[in-house]
Parts: sequence; C-alpha cells; structure tokens
Amino acid sequence: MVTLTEVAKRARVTAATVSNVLRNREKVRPETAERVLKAISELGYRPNLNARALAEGRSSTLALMLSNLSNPFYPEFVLAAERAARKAGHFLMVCNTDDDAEIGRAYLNQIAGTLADGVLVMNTDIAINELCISAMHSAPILLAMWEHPEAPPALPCIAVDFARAGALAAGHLLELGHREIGMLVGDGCGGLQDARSNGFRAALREAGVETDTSAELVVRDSIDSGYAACMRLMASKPSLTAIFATNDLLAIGAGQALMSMGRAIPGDVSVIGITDIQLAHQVHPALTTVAINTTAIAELSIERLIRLIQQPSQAPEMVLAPPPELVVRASTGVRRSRAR
Amino acid sequence: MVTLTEVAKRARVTAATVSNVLRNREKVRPETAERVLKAISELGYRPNLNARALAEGRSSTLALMLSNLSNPFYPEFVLAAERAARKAGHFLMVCNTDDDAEIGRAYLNQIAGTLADGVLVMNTDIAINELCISAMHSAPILLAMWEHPEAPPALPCIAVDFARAGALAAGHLLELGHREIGMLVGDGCGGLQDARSNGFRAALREAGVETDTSAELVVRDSIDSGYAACMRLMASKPSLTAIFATNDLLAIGAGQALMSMGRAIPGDVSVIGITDIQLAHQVHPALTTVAINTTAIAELSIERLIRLIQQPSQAPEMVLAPPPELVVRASTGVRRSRAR
DNA sequence: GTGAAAGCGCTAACAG
DNA sequence: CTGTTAGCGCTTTCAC
Repeated sequence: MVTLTEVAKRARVTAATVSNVLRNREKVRPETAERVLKAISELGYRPNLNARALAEGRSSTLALMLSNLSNPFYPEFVLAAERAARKAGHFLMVCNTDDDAEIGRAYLNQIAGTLADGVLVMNTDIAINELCISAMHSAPILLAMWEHPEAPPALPCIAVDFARAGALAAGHLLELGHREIGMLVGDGCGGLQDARSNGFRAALREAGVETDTSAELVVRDSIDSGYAACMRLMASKPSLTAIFATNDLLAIGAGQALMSMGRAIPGDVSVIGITDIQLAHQVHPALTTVAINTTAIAELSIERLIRLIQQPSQAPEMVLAPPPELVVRASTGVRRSRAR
Repeated sequence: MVTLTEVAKRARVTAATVSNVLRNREKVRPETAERVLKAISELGYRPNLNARALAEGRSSTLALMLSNLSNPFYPEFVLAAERAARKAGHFLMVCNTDDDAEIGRAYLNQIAGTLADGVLVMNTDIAINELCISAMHSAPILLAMWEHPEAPPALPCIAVDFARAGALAAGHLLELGHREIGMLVGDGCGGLQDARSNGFRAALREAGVETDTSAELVVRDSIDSGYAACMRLMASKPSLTAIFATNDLLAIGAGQALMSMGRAIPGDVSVIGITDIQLAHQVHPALTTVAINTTAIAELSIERLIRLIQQPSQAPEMVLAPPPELVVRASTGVRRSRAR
C-alpha cells in the first residue's frame, strides 16, 4: 500500500503538503502541487480512509438500518438513499437486522460513531428510548419514516402523513360509489400500520359510511399473506365491492386472489394500496395506490441526517415529508350495481 | 467518546491490558480482567473500529458492488450475503453503481483496501482487466456470479452454470410436448444473458427441434419489457405454445402479457424463467423456473472472499456454484393441440 | 501478567 | 507557501 509519506518523499515535500494538495489546493504553489499530483499518479496512491477517519474524527459513511430487505419497499428506499448519500460525498452502509432487535442493537453499538457518522433507522422493532440511549453517546440517529406526525418521537425524524394516505384512498373509493369495503392492515417488519387504517376509517366515518370491523384483517406484509387474507375476506363477505390495503404488497396479493376467484378487477371489485412501489405499476391490472414518494423521503432523510452530523441540535426535530398523493391506475373503478 | 485509555485509567491498568481483555483473555489475570470489564460497562465503552482497522491493517468490512438494486434479484442476494458476512464477523457495505461504470470505478478506488478488506463484484459493466488492476494494488476482488464456467476469467469467481439452467428449461418444455417456443433474452444491468439462451438452444437442437431465431427477442431486464416483448412476440408468432425467458422478471412480464391477451397459462401457453426470485412463487399462476439457489451462491461468495483475504492466492480460482434446479410450478403444462 | 513504547496513515495546528 | 510536531484510538512487540 502506497502511503502519503511515500508520495511526499517522491515529490520531495512533506506529508502535510501532500495532504494540503489533496484538499484545499489554495495554500500550495502550483508547481509543487503539480509535482505532488505527478507522484500520486505515478505511485497509484489512494488515501486510506480509515486513517483519515481516525484523524478527522469522522468517517463520511452513513448507516441505514432496516428490518428486512426482502420487502421490496426497502431496496427502493436504499437505492434512493445511496444515491443521495453518494452525491453528498458519503458512503452508505446497509444494515439489515433480519427482524431481530438483537442484531439491530449490535449494529448500533458497533457502527454508530465509529464506522458511521450517523444512522438512519427504519426499524420499529427497536424501542425508541433504546435508540435514544445509543444516540446519546455515539452519533446522530434519525428515524426515516415516522408514521405518526401528530405524536413527535423523542428522536429527530422524517414524518410521513400516512393517515392522510389512508384518507385519500377512502376518498377515492367513496367517490367511485363503494360503500362495502374490505380492509387489509399490514403488520409486518414495519409494525402495525394503524395510522393508515385509522385515517381510512376516519374518512369513511366522516362521509357517513359505517365501517364494518368484521371486514378488516390484520396480516403480515407480503403478497402471499395479502392473497390468503383476501381469500378469507371475500369468503366471509362476498358482497364487498372494494378492498383497501395499507400497503401495495397486500393489495397486489389481494388482486391476485380476486382474479383467481374469478372476480374481475375493477369490474367486480376495486383494489387500492398505499406506497406505490415499483411493482404497483408493473402488475396487471396496474394498481391504483397512494404514493408516498419514497425517493423524496430518502433524500430528505439523508439531507437531514447530514445536517444533524454537522450541527447536532438538542431538540429532536420532526420534519414532514411531502404529502402522499393518489395515483389512479387500472385496479379501481366505479362500483357497479351487483347483478349476478 | 470513551476511549481505551480512559477505561484503562479507571481499571488502574494500561491500555495494552484492556486491549488484551478485549481479545484473548488468556494472558490476563481473572481479577484484573473483571476490573477491566467493570470499567468498560460503567463507562459504556465501545471500541473505535476505525482506529482498530488502522492499527490492525484490516477493517472487517466487505463491499458488495452491484449495478442496480432495483432488480429484485439483487436485494435477495444482498440479504443472503449480509447474513453470511455478519455471521463471519464482517460488515457489508452495499455499493450500488446505478449502472454507471464511472461510479463503480470510484467506489473501487475509494473503498478497496481501506474501508473494505475485499470486494464482491456483480457488475459486468466494468471490464475485467480494469478490475484486475484494482485488485492488484488494493484488496481481493471476487466475481460473484460468473456466467461462463467454460471460460474462467482472470479474477477469482463463483461460476454458475447458466447454460445448464437454460438446458433444464428446454428439457422441461420439450417433455411437455412443446416445439414452438418463443424466447426472451435479458440484456439488463447484468449484461446479455447468452449463456442461458445458448444452453437452451443447444438442448433444443440436441433434441432435434429446430430453433426459430425469429421467435427470439433481446430485451432489458424488467417485468415491463418482458410484457411488451411478449406482446410483440405473440403478435408475430401466434402459434407459439411456450415462452422461455432467461430470467424470472421477463417471464413474469410475459405471463401478464399472455393473460391480458386472453391466453390461458398454462392452458394455451406455458411460461418458464430462470433464477427463482421471490416473486416467482408469489405471482399467479406461480412461475415454473430454474432455480439457481441465490442464497448458496451468496454464502459461497462471502466464504471465498474471506478466505481470499486471509490467504491471498496468486492463481485466480474459479469455484462452481451448486447446479441449477428445475422448479415446476403452475405456469407450465402439457402442450394442448391447438383448437380454436 | 502487566506496562512502556512505537506505530498504523492521516490531519491540523503552528512555526518559519 | 512549506516543514515540524502532535496527536486520532487502538494493537503489538518487547521488557520488566
């Protein structure tokens, strides 16, 4: 490995000068700089980022902690976060906790403040106060997707108005004439998605439509369980004309269930989800959903985290993500009077 | 930040002793060790991994470079690789190059040998000889999924027999009586998947079935393009009774296209892919495919990379991944005589 | 067993 | 502008 000192020797200067060339070229005479640059390329010198991190007291890498990469939402978030981090001159370390709080804890202890200057947390399986303790004696921690804007947590966070997302979904279905609506509530790696379901229910109530709790099912986040749950739901409540799922995975599963039961979408039953993952528009019929703008949230998260690293603030700030937006595609339609 | 020295002071020993306690407890008297441990927990000491990396000359983090996380295959691979790395006491840094060789180069230059002790490369957009150069003066590089076992590259690699995967797919379709088979060949972030298509064609020829090059389409890796390509294919060759796609994404897209054309699967047309990504069994009808055992490949990759770091070998070794296996699900069936 | 000392590769004052 | 001098926090000989 080629070191700074070797470069310095070859350029007949000292390490400090080489270091200066590498960062602010200001205080170095052009011809000296050139000599140094020449030595660098001749030797194929590459700075040791560990040494730099140690000396500078910061590593310029960020960590992103999430529960399980197998939910397609996360890769999408990671993709955007990685881009944002890279653009800001940081590396991104992905820490998958495998739905295991123990692993999350271990990661946090090892990484925060040493390998990573800050960490973005998407897990909800690790208690907030525990995270706070970590944050105390290490590095800034930011909650990347807080689902309850009305109740700011003790940590800085990006809040997403999921209640509104639920309400938008409800509004759309109501407008199409649906009154008997089944509901699939996700309870996967991200925790129970109750902000979404509450928002949905509230909107229904507000419109004077009574909500039928027997048409609600809480299920794990996955296409498979959405499929199974929808099967059960339609069996017990065949008169439903629409299905609202708190996330796209469930909605997609539900759609497949309906199709395999011979129910047309949206002819017989409409389906709507939340998030707008890639799959949502790749599936047929394309899924109507409420988009939360994953990219924007990821970028915002990275930006705030970096800011937090540069100037740690005492009061945990909550910043609101752009509001969710309804994306109408092919899986929802006007309720048809039932004639079978 | 609590340092080793502070712990040492509190335990009334010296840094060296604390360090000894932290690793091999052998040469330290039990009562001293206990005092040190007590100090560590009282102070909430957490080792600075940067400093350790610098002193030890290795960082115990591995890098995984891939072209684009938005292909669902990659998250699956990352998931498995992360687990394997973690179990082996390493961190995993995910480097998404966004299909940009420039970014890949930058990552390699910055990370290899400093932040990461070794790099797992899945990109094919970066020329091998370029990678070799990087490997020369930095850290071990391993190609995680080499598609041409018959032609070992100049770098250590895990080779997957994709030609065999193609042949298995062909065998399955032939057995079901299919003779007119359309082919979708992926050319996405992973490069043209010709080993797979060649294996498929060879198997067909061997069985005396003539391959119709006008029923082949080269397309980008995605559900969308699989969908579009299948539409075109069926329009120009309506007599096809089966579709072989070099990966599941294309196959899934093709399946959706067929269904939206009113063709039953597998009643009218059979569909088969390669890889066996999660989605393959979540889609309806569940996709018949040739599984490559992603998890095993990821684990093998990590294992070999770690070995390479511990004992660098001069001759780039190629190790063969477990052979692909046919997974029969619901998207393929016996060819029915056409009666329309 | 434990301590003292040197050094990993780099940065950051401060002199000159 | 450039060199000198100290570290950053940890590991690792080598004495004691």
